[in-house]
Amino acid sequence: MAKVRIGDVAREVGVSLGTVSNAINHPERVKPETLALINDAISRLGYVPNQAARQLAGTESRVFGLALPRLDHAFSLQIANGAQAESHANGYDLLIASAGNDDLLENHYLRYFLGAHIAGVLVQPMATSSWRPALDKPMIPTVYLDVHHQGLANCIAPDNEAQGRLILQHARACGSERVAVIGEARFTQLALRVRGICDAARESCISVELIGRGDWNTAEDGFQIGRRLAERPVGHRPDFVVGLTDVLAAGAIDGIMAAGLSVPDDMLVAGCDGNPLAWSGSVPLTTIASPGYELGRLGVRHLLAQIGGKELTSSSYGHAVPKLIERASTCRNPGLVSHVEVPDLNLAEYLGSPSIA
Amino acid sequence: MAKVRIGDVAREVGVSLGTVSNAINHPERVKPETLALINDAISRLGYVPNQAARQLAGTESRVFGLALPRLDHAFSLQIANGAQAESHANGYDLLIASAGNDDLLENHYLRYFLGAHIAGVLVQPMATSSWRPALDKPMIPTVYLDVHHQGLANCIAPDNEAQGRLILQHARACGSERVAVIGEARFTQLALRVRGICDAARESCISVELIGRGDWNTAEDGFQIGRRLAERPVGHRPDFVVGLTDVLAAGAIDGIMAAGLSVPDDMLVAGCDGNPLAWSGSVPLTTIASPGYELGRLGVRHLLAQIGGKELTSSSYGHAVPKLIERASTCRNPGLVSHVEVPDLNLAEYLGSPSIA
DNA sequence: CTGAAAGCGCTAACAT
DNA sequence: ATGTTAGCGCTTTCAG
Repeated sequence: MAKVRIGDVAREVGVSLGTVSNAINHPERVKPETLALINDAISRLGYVPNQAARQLAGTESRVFGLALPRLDHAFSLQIANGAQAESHANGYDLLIASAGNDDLLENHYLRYFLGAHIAGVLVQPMATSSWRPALDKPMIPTVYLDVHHQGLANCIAPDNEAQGRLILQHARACGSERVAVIGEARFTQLALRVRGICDAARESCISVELIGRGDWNTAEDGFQIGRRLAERPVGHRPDFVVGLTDVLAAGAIDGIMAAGLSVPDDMLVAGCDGNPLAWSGSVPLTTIASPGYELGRLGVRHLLAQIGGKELTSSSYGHAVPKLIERASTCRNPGLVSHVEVPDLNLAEYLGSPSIA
Repeated sequence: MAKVRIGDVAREVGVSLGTVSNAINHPERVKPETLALINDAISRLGYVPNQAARQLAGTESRVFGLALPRLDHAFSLQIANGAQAESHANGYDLLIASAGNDDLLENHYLRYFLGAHIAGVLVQPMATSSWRPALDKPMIPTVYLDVHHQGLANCIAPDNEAQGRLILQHARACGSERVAVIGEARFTQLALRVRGICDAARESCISVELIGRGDWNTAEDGFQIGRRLAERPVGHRPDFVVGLTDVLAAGAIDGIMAAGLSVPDDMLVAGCDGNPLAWSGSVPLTTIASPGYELGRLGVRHLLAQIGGKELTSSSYGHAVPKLIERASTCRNPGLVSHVEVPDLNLAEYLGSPSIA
């Protein structure tokens, strides 16, 4: 079946090609009854406008691109959902590309978006120690998400230091005195969490010990560290373990249990990046939820502002702050732990409404 | 900064426009040193080919589109990751659109993909009772995911009946005798799970009771049902509750606990759609993981086959079968429950390798 | 191996 | 209100 073009529709109705184009793009310029005829023919023939052609011809597109490192972390999903919602609310579409943790691929998609006549790009870059903008001089509106960068105005990120501070304050509230922080803080995000933890620890006179292992902060790394910690003699053992990621924390719980100790009875464990996809262990994990949904929305708002020529002040992140999710891994009274709703990974809802009254 | 076009590159190097085009699309046709000059100029000028133009000019695109109902279910993420991996392995890109649970939006994206000169489309349609293909005669290769449909060859779905059977077999292995299945089985997927459960129950002489509530199978629905069940006198109470979704099951656990009973001591509870994003409750949930990652890969293989003119036999889904994930909500000996890895939401890895040796 | 020229399907001027 | 036409930037013949 040959593709139906705008000319076919025109011929079918008996009007000219330009009129059909108008019917599609400026319906008010076309006499209602002609319009009806045209719309009828369009659906009868199954005509679908060729996007490439209409873009080439000059229509500015109403599509944003979002490049994500990978679809296996709730934070990225929150970003995607938030960006989708805000885009849609402003009449834009959102196309998402997942780089499958491959930085070459990330670059590939970025270039694709660039060439695809897209209205703007959101990027959550791969976590690396030395991140730089892909394009020194972006040719289209671009916003980098989850990137901490002093100079650049188009980088927005959640408050990782606050995440660290919160988790340590929780440790203190639990009566802990010796905290072990596990994971390699190779990336800025993690280093900031460590800083937040250390700052808060200093204020509370809690001792902090940093333990890294491996290059990738896997559950296996967490497991090994957890086991080693659990095998220490009682006096030398931390009473609270913070995983720099939930994956590490989940691994640590297993390691501790493999060594014969119990969580939370012998040691408390918490993560700090609010990733339900890592909550597959046998003990529900306490963690800090970061406001990814709001970050995605904000990113789109930045894009919109750049398009409109305005420069959004970075401060408009508003009240979207990380929040503690207290669960059994740091709670010796499980009855108190209530269910956490994750309806659409919108942090506001998922922590705001217990939904179970 | 004006956009750099292919002509600018040509002028810079001192060759003709066509040569630059060849350098990009058929490098072997261009003298190596000219090629080097051209590539140099391209990066110096920051030239990015205009995708719309190249598509218009006839290059068939190497991009697949994936339309997902929403990014809040692990199944959809698995599909996306699998589809991305398989696409990339075959030299294709994958663009993902999330419909935000809005069927108008789903249609909108589908039409966009159709017009975007895309090589093929994967769709996981919104769950509805009466689903029909969006296009009676798809104009581009199209595969529907998670759709059970007799006639259509381009619909592939996981074995929902098997999921039901597996969970009931597990109930039996736990020594349960009275099973309550909770949730409204409005959609084919859920109805098939119910059928699998009932079939298996008949064989094992286990009694099954179906309890629906509400339109959306929310955690709140699960909660209310769970509480009512827990409030029944002991003899009339089921000993095993199956949520048709993990969300329902998680809600049910809270409801049961709100009524003062314990999971798993007083009642066992399981979900059956393997959704880590619903595992936010206070008791780790037993469930059935469906092979979404493999489904995504298979979908892309179908697309590839349609493009190549072959018709893939529907049977090639192979060994990708649902698997039981046994966790604390059906296990009275929590020490035995081992950690479940979800490295990249690839079911094969995530259930195959305990990773924690 | 390189250059010139004809569209791809559509939109937006402009003309009627 | 509707018809006509000139490109949008690129790829691909087809000549040199």
